[in-house]
Amino acid sequence: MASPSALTSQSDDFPRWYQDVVAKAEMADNGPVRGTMVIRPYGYALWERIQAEMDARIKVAGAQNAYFPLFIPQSYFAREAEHVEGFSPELAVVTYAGGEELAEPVVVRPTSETVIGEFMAKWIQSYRDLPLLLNQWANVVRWELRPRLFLRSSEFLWQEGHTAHDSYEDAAAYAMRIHLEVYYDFLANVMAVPAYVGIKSPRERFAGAINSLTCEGMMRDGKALQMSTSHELGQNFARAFNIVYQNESGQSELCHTTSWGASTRLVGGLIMAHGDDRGLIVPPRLAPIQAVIIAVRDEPEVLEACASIDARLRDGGVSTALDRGRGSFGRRVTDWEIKGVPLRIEVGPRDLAGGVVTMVRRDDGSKHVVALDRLATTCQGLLEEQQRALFNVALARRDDATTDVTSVDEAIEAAQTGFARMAWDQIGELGEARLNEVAVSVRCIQRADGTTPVSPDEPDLVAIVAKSY
RNA sequence: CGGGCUGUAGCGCAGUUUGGUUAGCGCGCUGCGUUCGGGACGCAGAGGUCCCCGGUUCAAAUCCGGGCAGCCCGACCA
Repeated sequence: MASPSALTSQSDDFPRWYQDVVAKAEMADNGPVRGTMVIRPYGYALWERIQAEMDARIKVAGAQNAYFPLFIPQSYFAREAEHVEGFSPELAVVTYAGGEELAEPVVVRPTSETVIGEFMAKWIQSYRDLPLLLNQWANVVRWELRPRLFLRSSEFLWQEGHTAHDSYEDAAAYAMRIHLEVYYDFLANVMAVPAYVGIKSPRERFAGAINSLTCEGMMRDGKALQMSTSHELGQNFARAFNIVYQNESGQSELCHTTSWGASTRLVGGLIMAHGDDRGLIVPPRLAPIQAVIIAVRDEPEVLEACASIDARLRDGGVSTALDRGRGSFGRRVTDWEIKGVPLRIEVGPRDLAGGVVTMVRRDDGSKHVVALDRLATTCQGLLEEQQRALFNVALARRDDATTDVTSVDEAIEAAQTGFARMAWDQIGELGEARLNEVAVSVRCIQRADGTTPVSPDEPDLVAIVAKSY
Protein backbone atom coordinates (compact mmCIF):
# COMPACT_ATOMS: atom_id res chain seq x y z
CA MET A 1 0.00 0.00 0.00
CA ALA A 2 1.38 3.39 -0.92
CA SER A 3 1.98 5.54 2.11
CA PRO A 4 2.23 9.32 1.95
CA SER A 5 5.81 10.05 1.15
CA ALA A 6 8.19 11.37 3.76
CA LEU A 7 10.77 12.13 1.11
CA THR A 8 10.98 13.76 -2.27
CA SER A 9 10.88 10.90 -4.77
CA GLN A 10 14.03 10.04 -6.71
CA SER A 11 12.36 10.55 -10.06
CA ASP A 12 11.04 13.94 -8.96
CA ASP A 13 14.34 15.47 -7.92
CA PHE A 14 17.27 13.18 -7.15
CA PRO A 15 19.51 15.77 -5.42
CA ARG A 16 16.61 16.84 -3.24
CA TRP A 17 15.85 13.19 -2.42
CA TYR A 18 19.50 12.80 -1.35
CA GLN A 19 19.31 15.83 0.94
CA ASP A 20 16.06 14.58 2.42
CA VAL A 21 17.58 11.19 3.21
CA VAL A 22 20.66 12.72 4.83
CA ALA A 23 18.45 14.94 7.00
CA LYS A 24 15.65 12.54 7.87
CA ALA A 25 17.87 9.54 8.50
CA GLU A 26 19.76 11.86 10.87
CA MET A 27 23.08 11.27 9.14
CA ALA A 28 24.60 14.75 8.93
CA ASP A 29 24.07 18.48 9.13
CA ASN A 30 25.86 21.39 7.55
CA GLY A 31 28.52 22.88 9.80
CA PRO A 32 28.66 26.57 10.68
CA VAL A 33 31.44 27.27 8.21
CA ARG A 34 30.28 26.83 4.66
CA GLY A 35 31.29 23.48 3.25
CA THR A 36 31.87 21.84 6.60
CA MET A 37 29.89 18.88 7.83
CA VAL A 38 28.64 17.64 11.16
CA ILE A 39 28.37 13.86 11.05
CA ARG A 40 25.58 12.73 13.34
CA PRO A 41 25.67 9.45 15.30
CA TYR A 42 23.88 7.35 12.69
CA GLY A 43 26.04 8.67 9.86
CA TYR A 44 29.13 8.14 11.96
CA ALA A 45 28.08 4.60 12.88
CA LEU A 46 27.97 3.82 9.16
CA TRP A 47 31.41 5.35 8.73
CA GLU A 48 32.73 3.31 11.65
CA ARG A 49 31.51 0.14 9.95
CA ILE A 50 33.22 1.20 6.72
CA GLN A 51 36.38 1.93 8.69
CA ALA A 52 36.31 -1.39 10.49
CA GLU A 53 35.92 -3.41 7.30
CA MET A 54 38.53 -1.48 5.35
CA ASP A 55 40.98 -1.31 8.22
CA ALA A 56 40.91 -5.08 8.59
CA ARG A 57 41.64 -5.51 4.86
CA ILE A 58 44.40 -2.92 4.95
CA LYS A 59 46.08 -4.79 7.77
CA VAL A 60 45.79 -8.08 5.93
CA ALA A 61 47.60 -6.35 3.07
CA GLY A 62 50.40 -5.64 5.52
CA ALA A 63 50.13 -1.89 6.09
CA GLN A 64 50.40 -0.42 9.58
CA ASN A 65 48.51 2.55 10.93
CA ALA A 66 50.35 5.70 11.95
CA TYR A 67 49.54 9.38 12.29
CA PHE A 68 51.11 12.42 10.67
CA PRO A 69 50.46 16.11 11.42
CA LEU A 70 47.55 18.16 10.16
CA PHE A 71 49.84 21.13 9.51
CA ILE A 72 52.30 20.90 6.66
CA PRO A 73 55.01 23.44 5.75
CA GLN A 74 53.93 25.22 2.60
CA SER A 75 57.34 24.68 1.06
CA TYR A 76 56.75 20.92 0.95
CA PHE A 77 54.11 21.34 -1.70
CA ALA A 78 56.41 23.29 -3.95
CA ARG A 79 58.76 20.33 -4.28
CA GLU A 80 56.58 18.32 -6.66
CA ALA A 81 55.46 20.54 -9.53
CA GLU A 82 52.30 18.75 -10.65
CA HIS A 83 51.25 18.09 -7.09
CA VAL A 84 51.41 21.76 -6.09
CA GLU A 85 49.67 22.80 -9.27
CA GLY A 86 46.87 20.31 -8.74
CA PHE A 87 46.19 21.19 -5.15
CA SER A 88 46.89 24.90 -4.78
CA PRO A 89 43.37 26.05 -5.73
CA GLU A 90 41.82 24.13 -2.83
CA LEU A 91 44.42 24.65 -0.13
CA ALA A 92 43.58 26.25 3.22
CA VAL A 93 46.67 28.06 4.46
CA VAL A 94 47.35 29.34 7.96
CA THR A 95 49.33 32.58 7.89
CA TYR A 96 48.59 33.84 11.38
CA ALA A 97 48.94 31.87 14.58
CA GLY A 98 50.01 32.32 18.16
CA GLY A 99 49.24 35.99 17.88
CA GLU A 100 51.58 36.74 15.02
CA GLU A 101 52.20 36.41 11.31
CA LEU A 102 54.01 33.12 10.58
CA ALA A 103 57.43 33.23 8.97
CA GLU A 104 56.43 30.31 6.75
CA PRO A 105 52.74 29.74 6.08
CA VAL A 106 51.38 26.36 7.11
CA VAL A 107 49.06 24.35 4.90
CA VAL A 108 46.19 22.36 6.37
CA ARG A 109 46.73 18.95 4.77
CA PRO A 110 44.70 18.20 1.67
CA THR A 111 46.59 14.87 1.46
CA SER A 112 49.84 13.73 3.06
CA GLU A 113 52.23 12.57 0.32
CA THR A 114 54.59 15.40 1.17
CA VAL A 115 54.92 15.08 4.95
CA ILE A 116 54.97 11.33 4.80
CA GLY A 117 57.55 11.47 2.02
CA GLU A 118 59.76 13.59 4.25
CA PHE A 119 59.65 10.99 7.00
CA MET A 120 59.98 8.03 4.70
CA ALA A 121 63.23 9.59 3.55
CA LYS A 122 64.36 9.69 7.16
CA TRP A 123 63.31 6.17 8.05
CA ILE A 124 64.45 4.32 4.95
CA GLN A 125 68.13 3.50 4.75
CA SER A 126 68.48 0.06 3.27
CA TYR A 127 66.62 -2.31 1.00
CA ARG A 128 65.94 -4.19 4.22
CA ASP A 129 63.61 -1.35 5.27
CA LEU A 130 61.44 -1.96 2.22
CA PRO A 131 58.66 -2.17 1.53
CA LEU A 132 57.49 0.45 4.02
CA LEU A 133 53.71 0.16 4.25
CA LEU A 134 51.85 2.91 6.12
CA ASN A 135 48.26 3.98 6.47
CA GLN A 136 46.58 6.76 8.39
CA TRP A 137 43.00 7.57 9.30
CA ALA A 138 42.64 11.32 9.32
CA ASN A 139 40.71 14.41 8.35
CA VAL A 140 41.77 16.45 5.34
CA VAL A 141 40.82 19.87 4.03
CA ARG A 142 40.14 20.75 0.42
CA TRP A 143 38.33 24.06 0.11
CA GLU A 144 35.14 23.48 -1.85
CA LEU A 145 32.96 26.05 -3.57
CA ARG A 146 30.02 23.73 -4.25
CA PRO A 147 29.75 21.51 -1.20
CA ARG A 148 27.35 18.61 -0.72
CA LEU A 149 27.12 16.59 2.46
CA PHE A 150 29.38 13.50 2.30
CA LEU A 151 30.03 13.89 -1.43
CA ARG A 152 32.04 17.06 -1.42
CA SER A 153 32.86 18.96 1.75
CA SER A 154 35.71 21.25 2.67
CA GLU A 155 36.77 18.92 5.45
CA PHE A 156 36.26 15.19 5.25
CA LEU A 157 37.48 11.98 6.86
CA TRP A 158 39.42 9.35 5.03
CA GLN A 159 42.07 6.73 5.07
CA GLU A 160 45.27 7.39 3.16
CA GLY A 161 47.85 4.71 2.57
CA HIS A 162 51.44 5.53 1.63
CA THR A 163 54.04 2.98 0.72
CA ALA A 164 57.63 2.84 -0.51
CA HIS A 165 59.11 -0.02 -2.53
CA ASP A 166 62.41 -1.01 -4.07
CA SER A 167 61.10 -1.46 -7.60
CA TYR A 168 58.48 -0.18 -9.97
CA GLU A 169 57.04 -3.69 -10.25
CA ASP A 170 56.66 -4.13 -6.52
CA ALA A 171 55.03 -0.72 -6.10
CA ALA A 172 52.65 -1.27 -9.00
CA ALA A 173 51.73 -4.72 -7.70
CA TYR A 174 51.00 -3.32 -4.25
CA ALA A 175 48.81 -0.53 -5.60
CA MET A 176 46.93 -3.17 -7.58
CA ARG A 177 46.62 -5.38 -4.52
CA ILE A 178 45.05 -2.56 -2.48
CA HIS A 179 42.81 -1.66 -5.40
CA LEU A 180 41.45 -5.21 -5.64
CA GLU A 181 41.78 -6.76 -2.19
CA VAL A 182 40.87 -3.73 -0.11
CA TYR A 183 38.65 -1.49 -2.18
CA TYR A 184 37.00 -3.69 -4.78
CA ASP A 185 36.50 -6.47 -2.28
CA PHE A 186 35.01 -4.17 0.34
CA LEU A 187 32.70 -2.53 -2.19
CA ALA A 188 31.47 -5.80 -3.64
CA ASN A 189 31.23 -7.97 -0.55
CA VAL A 190 30.29 -5.51 2.16
CA MET A 191 28.78 -2.49 0.47
CA ALA A 192 27.16 -4.56 -2.29
CA VAL A 193 28.32 -2.11 -4.95
CA PRO A 194 29.59 -3.73 -8.16
CA ALA A 195 32.23 -1.20 -9.11
CA TYR A 196 33.75 -0.76 -12.51
CA VAL A 197 37.49 -1.01 -12.05
CA GLY A 198 40.22 0.42 -14.19
CA ILE A 199 42.79 3.15 -14.54
CA LYS A 200 42.29 6.88 -14.92
CA SER A 201 42.98 8.63 -18.20
CA PRO A 202 46.07 10.85 -18.07
CA ARG A 203 43.74 13.82 -17.81
CA GLU A 204 41.94 12.48 -14.75
CA ARG A 205 45.02 11.16 -13.00
CA PHE A 206 46.03 12.25 -9.48
CA ALA A 207 48.31 15.28 -9.39
CA GLY A 208 51.80 13.81 -9.24
CA ALA A 209 50.98 10.19 -10.07
CA ILE A 210 52.16 8.14 -13.03
CA ASN A 211 49.10 5.90 -12.91
CA SER A 212 45.84 5.98 -10.93
CA LEU A 213 43.58 2.97 -10.32
CA THR A 214 39.94 3.61 -9.54
CA CYS A 215 36.71 1.94 -8.48
CA GLU A 216 33.70 3.65 -10.02
CA GLY A 217 30.24 2.97 -8.68
CA MET A 218 26.97 3.65 -10.48
CA MET A 219 24.44 5.68 -8.54
CA ARG A 220 20.71 5.22 -9.01
CA ASP A 221 20.44 8.33 -11.15
CA GLY A 222 22.94 6.80 -13.58
CA LYS A 223 25.86 9.01 -12.57
CA ALA A 224 29.25 7.70 -11.52
CA LEU A 225 30.93 8.12 -8.18
CA GLN A 226 34.64 7.51 -7.70
CA MET A 227 34.69 5.33 -4.62
CA SER A 228 38.42 4.73 -4.21
CA THR A 229 41.73 5.56 -5.81
CA SER A 230 45.13 3.90 -5.72
CA HIS A 231 48.09 5.68 -7.23
CA GLU A 232 51.43 4.60 -8.56
CA LEU A 233 53.58 7.63 -7.85
CA GLY A 234 56.65 6.26 -9.59
CA GLN A 235 59.74 8.06 -8.35
CA ASN A 236 58.18 11.53 -8.46
CA PHE A 237 57.84 11.93 -4.72
CA ALA A 238 60.95 9.90 -3.97
CA ARG A 239 62.90 12.37 -6.08
CA ALA A 240 61.23 15.40 -4.50
CA PHE A 241 61.76 14.16 -0.95
CA ASN A 242 64.94 12.20 -1.46
CA ILE A 243 63.51 8.85 -0.50
CA VAL A 244 66.51 6.63 -1.25
CA TYR A 245 67.79 3.26 -0.12
CA GLN A 246 70.99 1.28 -0.50
CA ASN A 247 70.51 -1.84 -2.59
CA GLU A 248 72.19 -5.17 -1.97
CA SER A 249 75.29 -4.09 -3.81
CA GLY A 250 75.59 -0.90 -1.79
CA GLN A 251 74.37 1.58 -4.39
CA SER A 252 71.85 4.31 -3.62
CA GLU A 253 68.55 4.07 -5.46
CA LEU A 254 65.31 6.03 -5.47
CA CYS A 255 62.25 4.33 -4.02
CA HIS A 256 59.00 3.84 -5.88
CA THR A 257 56.00 5.02 -3.87
CA THR A 258 52.24 4.56 -3.89
CA SER A 259 49.30 6.22 -2.22
CA TRP A 260 45.66 5.18 -1.97
CA GLY A 261 42.56 6.44 -0.27
CA ALA A 262 38.83 6.20 0.36
CA SER A 263 36.74 8.70 2.26
CA THR A 264 33.45 9.55 3.92
CA ARG A 265 32.24 10.09 0.38
CA LEU A 266 31.52 6.36 0.53
CA VAL A 267 28.63 7.15 2.86
CA GLY A 268 27.17 9.33 0.11
CA GLY A 269 27.80 6.50 -2.33
CA LEU A 270 25.97 4.09 -0.07
CA ILE A 271 22.94 6.35 -0.03
CA MET A 272 22.84 6.82 -3.79
CA ALA A 273 23.81 3.29 -4.84
CA HIS A 274 21.00 1.48 -3.02
CA GLY A 275 18.50 4.00 -1.65
CA ASP A 276 14.91 4.10 -2.87
CA ASP A 277 11.89 6.36 -2.41
CA ARG A 278 11.51 5.11 1.15
CA GLY A 279 15.04 6.12 2.08
CA LEU A 280 18.38 4.50 2.69
CA ILE A 281 18.97 0.78 2.17
CA VAL A 282 21.97 -0.51 4.10
CA PRO A 283 23.44 -3.89 3.13
CA PRO A 284 23.31 -6.23 6.14
CA ARG A 285 27.08 -6.73 6.38
CA LEU A 286 27.58 -2.98 6.64
CA ALA A 287 24.59 -2.15 8.82
CA PRO A 288 25.28 -0.85 12.34
CA ILE A 289 21.74 -2.02 13.10
CA GLN A 290 20.84 -5.18 11.20
CA ALA A 291 17.41 -5.76 12.67
CA VAL A 292 14.97 -3.59 14.56
CA ILE A 293 12.44 -5.24 16.81
CA ILE A 294 9.24 -3.25 16.78
CA ALA A 295 6.70 -3.61 19.55
CA VAL A 296 3.44 -3.09 17.71
CA ARG A 297 1.80 -2.02 20.95
CA ASP A 298 3.17 -0.51 24.11
CA GLU A 299 1.91 -3.36 26.32
CA PRO A 300 3.76 -5.38 28.97
CA GLU A 301 3.42 -8.82 27.31
CA VAL A 302 4.53 -7.45 23.97
CA LEU A 303 7.47 -5.55 25.43
CA GLU A 304 8.57 -8.58 27.37
CA ALA A 305 8.49 -10.73 24.25
CA CYS A 306 10.46 -8.07 22.35
CA ALA A 307 13.15 -7.92 25.02
CA SER A 308 13.61 -11.67 24.94
CA ILE A 309 13.70 -11.74 21.14
CA ASP A 310 16.27 -8.94 21.21
CA ALA A 311 18.45 -10.87 23.64
CA ARG A 312 18.27 -14.06 21.58
CA LEU A 313 19.19 -12.30 18.38
CA ARG A 314 22.13 -10.56 20.01
CA ASP A 315 23.33 -13.93 21.27
CA GLY A 316 23.02 -15.12 17.70
CA GLY A 317 25.38 -12.37 16.55
CA VAL A 318 22.82 -9.99 15.06
CA SER A 319 23.14 -6.31 15.91
CA THR A 320 19.73 -5.05 16.92
CA ALA A 321 17.71 -2.08 18.06
CA LEU A 322 14.57 -2.26 20.13
CA ASP A 323 11.61 0.03 19.37
CA ARG A 324 9.40 0.15 22.41
CA GLY A 325 6.13 1.05 20.88
CA ARG A 326 5.83 4.73 21.68
CA GLY A 327 4.14 6.69 18.94
CA SER A 328 2.10 5.35 16.07
CA PHE A 329 3.13 2.13 14.38
CA GLY A 330 3.22 3.60 10.89
CA ARG A 331 5.42 6.46 11.89
CA ARG A 332 7.94 4.19 13.57
CA VAL A 333 8.05 1.86 10.60
CA THR A 334 8.70 4.77 8.28
CA ASP A 335 11.48 6.15 10.44
CA TRP A 336 13.34 2.83 10.47
CA GLU A 337 12.86 2.45 6.74
CA ILE A 338 14.40 5.86 6.10
CA LYS A 339 17.43 4.71 8.09
CA GLY A 340 17.65 1.64 5.88
CA VAL A 341 17.73 -1.01 8.62
CA PRO A 342 17.77 -4.33 6.69
CA LEU A 343 15.26 -6.29 8.72
CA ARG A 344 12.20 -5.18 10.67
CA ILE A 345 10.78 -7.65 13.16
CA GLU A 346 7.20 -6.83 14.07
CA VAL A 347 5.95 -8.25 17.34
CA GLY A 348 2.30 -7.74 18.21
CA PRO A 349 -0.44 -9.52 20.13
CA ARG A 350 -1.56 -11.35 16.99
CA ASP A 351 1.95 -12.67 16.39
CA LEU A 352 2.42 -13.77 19.96
CA ALA A 353 -0.93 -15.56 20.00
CA GLY A 354 0.33 -17.65 17.09
CA GLY A 355 3.83 -18.12 18.49
CA VAL A 356 5.40 -16.22 15.59
CA VAL A 357 6.88 -12.88 14.61
CA THR A 358 6.70 -11.04 11.29
CA MET A 359 9.99 -10.22 9.57
CA VAL A 360 10.08 -7.66 6.76
CA ARG A 361 13.01 -7.14 4.43
CA ARG A 362 13.94 -3.56 3.70
CA ASP A 363 15.08 -4.15 0.11
CA ASP A 364 11.96 -5.77 -1.34
CA GLY A 365 9.41 -5.31 1.44
CA SER A 366 8.70 -9.04 1.56
CA LYS A 367 7.05 -10.30 4.74
CA HIS A 368 8.02 -13.54 6.46
CA VAL A 369 6.07 -15.12 9.27
CA VAL A 370 8.62 -16.88 11.45
CA ALA A 371 8.09 -19.30 14.33
CA LEU A 372 9.71 -18.12 17.55
CA ASP A 373 11.90 -21.21 17.79
CA ARG A 374 13.46 -20.47 14.40
CA LEU A 375 14.16 -16.82 15.08
CA ALA A 376 17.91 -16.57 14.94
CA THR A 377 18.57 -18.85 12.00
CA THR A 378 15.82 -17.31 9.88
CA CYS A 379 17.05 -13.85 10.71
CA GLN A 380 20.60 -14.76 9.65
CA GLY A 381 19.26 -16.35 6.50
CA LEU A 382 17.20 -13.34 5.50
CA LEU A 383 20.15 -11.04 6.12
CA GLU A 384 22.40 -13.14 3.93
CA GLU A 385 19.82 -13.37 1.16
CA GLN A 386 19.36 -9.64 1.27
CA GLN A 387 23.09 -9.01 1.07
CA ARG A 388 23.28 -11.14 -2.08
CA ALA A 389 20.13 -9.66 -3.56
CA LEU A 390 21.35 -6.09 -3.15
CA PHE A 391 24.55 -6.86 -5.03
CA ASN A 392 22.74 -8.74 -7.78
CA VAL A 393 20.13 -6.04 -8.23
CA ALA A 394 22.81 -3.35 -8.33
CA LEU A 395 24.80 -5.40 -10.84
CA ALA A 396 21.80 -5.90 -13.11
CA ARG A 397 20.94 -2.22 -12.86
CA ARG A 398 24.52 -1.29 -13.71
CA ASP A 399 24.69 -3.60 -16.71
CA ASP A 400 21.28 -2.50 -17.99
CA ALA A 401 22.35 1.14 -17.78
CA THR A 402 25.67 0.57 -19.54
CA THR A 403 25.52 0.97 -23.31
CA ASP A 404 28.18 -0.09 -25.80
CA VAL A 405 28.78 2.74 -28.25
CA THR A 406 31.10 3.48 -31.14
CA SER A 407 31.21 7.26 -31.25
CA VAL A 408 31.70 10.18 -28.88
CA ASP A 409 28.25 11.52 -29.76
CA GLU A 410 26.62 8.24 -28.82
CA ALA A 411 28.66 8.18 -25.62
CA ILE A 412 27.38 11.63 -24.69
CA GLU A 413 23.84 10.53 -25.34
CA ALA A 414 24.18 7.34 -23.29
CA ALA A 415 25.77 9.30 -20.46
CA GLN A 416 22.59 11.32 -19.99
CA THR A 417 20.96 8.35 -18.31
CA GLY A 418 23.75 5.89 -17.57
CA PHE A 419 27.21 4.76 -18.59
CA ALA A 420 28.72 4.32 -22.03
CA ARG A 421 31.43 1.82 -22.94
CA MET A 422 33.61 2.58 -25.93
CA ALA A 423 36.98 1.65 -27.36
CA TRP A 424 39.54 3.85 -25.63
CA ASP A 425 41.66 4.43 -28.69
CA GLN A 426 38.60 5.74 -30.57
CA ILE A 427 38.08 8.51 -28.04
CA GLY A 428 41.53 10.04 -27.90
CA GLU A 429 42.48 13.37 -26.40
CA LEU A 430 40.10 15.23 -28.65
CA GLY A 431 37.16 13.00 -27.84
CA GLU A 432 37.85 13.31 -24.13
CA ALA A 433 37.90 17.09 -24.41
CA ARG A 434 34.56 17.01 -26.24
CA LEU A 435 33.07 14.85 -23.48
CA ASN A 436 34.29 17.23 -20.82
CA GLU A 437 32.69 20.18 -22.58
CA VAL A 438 29.29 18.67 -21.83
CA ALA A 439 30.09 17.55 -18.28
CA VAL A 440 30.78 13.94 -19.26
CA SER A 441 34.06 12.25 -18.49
CA VAL A 442 36.10 9.09 -18.93
CA ARG A 443 35.59 7.45 -15.55
CA CYS A 444 38.01 4.63 -16.10
CA ILE A 445 39.81 2.61 -18.72
CA GLN A 446 39.67 -1.15 -18.49
CA ARG A 447 40.33 -4.32 -20.43
CA ALA A 448 37.57 -5.79 -22.55
CA ASP A 449 36.94 -8.39 -19.85
CA GLY A 450 36.42 -5.68 -17.24
CA THR A 451 39.69 -6.15 -15.39
CA THR A 452 42.18 -3.42 -14.55
CA PRO A 453 45.05 -2.95 -17.00
CA VAL A 454 48.53 -2.16 -15.76
CA SER A 455 49.04 0.69 -18.20
CA PRO A 456 47.04 2.79 -20.65
CA ASP A 457 49.28 1.45 -23.40
CA GLU A 458 47.80 -2.05 -23.37
CA PRO A 459 45.99 -2.80 -26.64
CA ASP A 460 42.20 -3.01 -27.04
CA LEU A 461 41.24 -1.14 -23.88
CA VAL A 462 37.74 0.20 -23.35
CA ALA A 463 36.65 3.38 -21.59
CA ILE A 464 33.70 3.71 -19.23
CA VAL A 465 32.18 7.11 -19.83
CA ALA A 466 29.62 8.88 -17.64
CA LYS A 467 28.52 11.97 -15.82
CA SER A 468 29.96 12.01 -12.36
CA TYR A 469 29.76 13.43 -8.89
C1' C B 1 34.85 38.39 -11.24
C1' G B 2 29.61 39.43 -13.90
C1' G B 3 24.18 38.94 -13.50
C1' G B 4 19.74 37.63 -10.61
C1' C B 5 17.47 36.59 -5.86
C1' U B 6 16.88 36.07 -0.51
C1' G B 7 17.68 37.26 4.94
C1' U B 8 10.98 37.10 9.82
C1' A B 9 10.60 30.91 15.82
C1' G B 10 14.64 24.72 15.23
C1' C B 11 13.08 23.98 9.68
C1' G B 12 9.93 25.80 5.54
C1' C B 13 7.34 30.20 4.60
C1' A B 14 3.32 34.49 4.63
C1' G B 15 3.17 39.55 5.95
C1' U B 16 6.81 44.54 3.18
C1' U B 17 3.69 47.09 -2.67
C1' U B 18 -0.21 51.06 0.61
C1' G B 19 4.11 52.26 7.94
C1' G B 20 -0.54 51.66 12.71
C1' U B 21 -2.82 47.88 18.91
C1' U B 22 -0.33 41.85 21.11
C1' A B 23 4.02 39.76 13.94
C1' G B 24 1.22 35.07 11.76
C1' C B 25 0.84 29.92 9.31
C1' G B 26 2.62 24.68 8.45
C1' C B 27 6.01 21.11 10.32
C1' G B 28 8.82 20.20 14.63
C1' C B 29 9.12 20.79 20.22
C1' U B 30 6.76 20.40 25.75
C1' G B 31 2.51 18.56 28.94
C1' C B 32 -2.06 15.70 29.52
C1' G B 33 -5.49 12.32 27.39
C1' U B 34 -7.26 9.07 23.60
C1' U B 35 -4.53 6.15 20.05
C1' C B 36 -0.92 2.33 17.96
C1' G B 37 -0.70 -4.33 12.43
C1' G B 38 1.87 1.51 7.20
C1' G B 39 3.63 8.80 8.35
C1' A B 40 -2.80 9.32 14.36
C1' C B 41 -5.93 12.98 16.91
C1' G B 42 -7.84 16.49 20.67
C1' C B 43 -6.86 20.15 24.28
C1' A B 44 -3.26 23.21 26.61
C1' G B 45 1.64 25.43 26.09
C1' A B 46 6.87 27.06 25.06
C1' G B 47 9.66 29.42 21.50
C1' G B 48 11.15 36.05 17.93
C1' U B 49 17.83 41.25 18.47
C1' C B 50 11.78 40.50 11.97
C1' C B 51 20.45 39.97 9.31
C1' C B 52 23.37 44.55 11.22
C1' C B 53 24.16 49.99 11.64
C1' G B 54 22.22 54.67 10.75
C1' G B 55 18.15 57.91 9.00
C1' U B 56 12.79 59.61 8.18
C1' U B 57 8.30 59.45 11.36
C1' C B 58 3.89 60.36 16.78
C1' A B 59 4.81 55.22 15.02
C1' A B 60 9.32 50.93 10.97
C1' A B 61 9.53 43.73 9.66
C1' U B 62 7.34 47.46 6.18
C1' C B 63 10.06 53.72 3.68
C1' C B 64 15.43 55.74 2.69
C1' G B 65 21.04 55.18 2.92
C1' G B 66 25.12 52.08 4.02
C1' G B 67 27.03 47.36 5.42
C1' C B 68 27.12 41.96 6.17
C1' A B 69 25.69 37.00 5.06
C1' G B 70 23.66 33.24 2.06
C1' C B 71 21.51 31.01 -2.49
C1' C B 72 21.04 30.42 -7.98
C1' C B 73 23.05 31.14 -13.01
C1' G B 74 27.46 32.25 -15.76
C1' A B 75 32.91 32.47 -15.82
C1' C B 76 37.22 30.04 -13.65
C1' C B 77 39.20 25.33 -11.77
C1' A B 78 39.41 19.76 -11.94
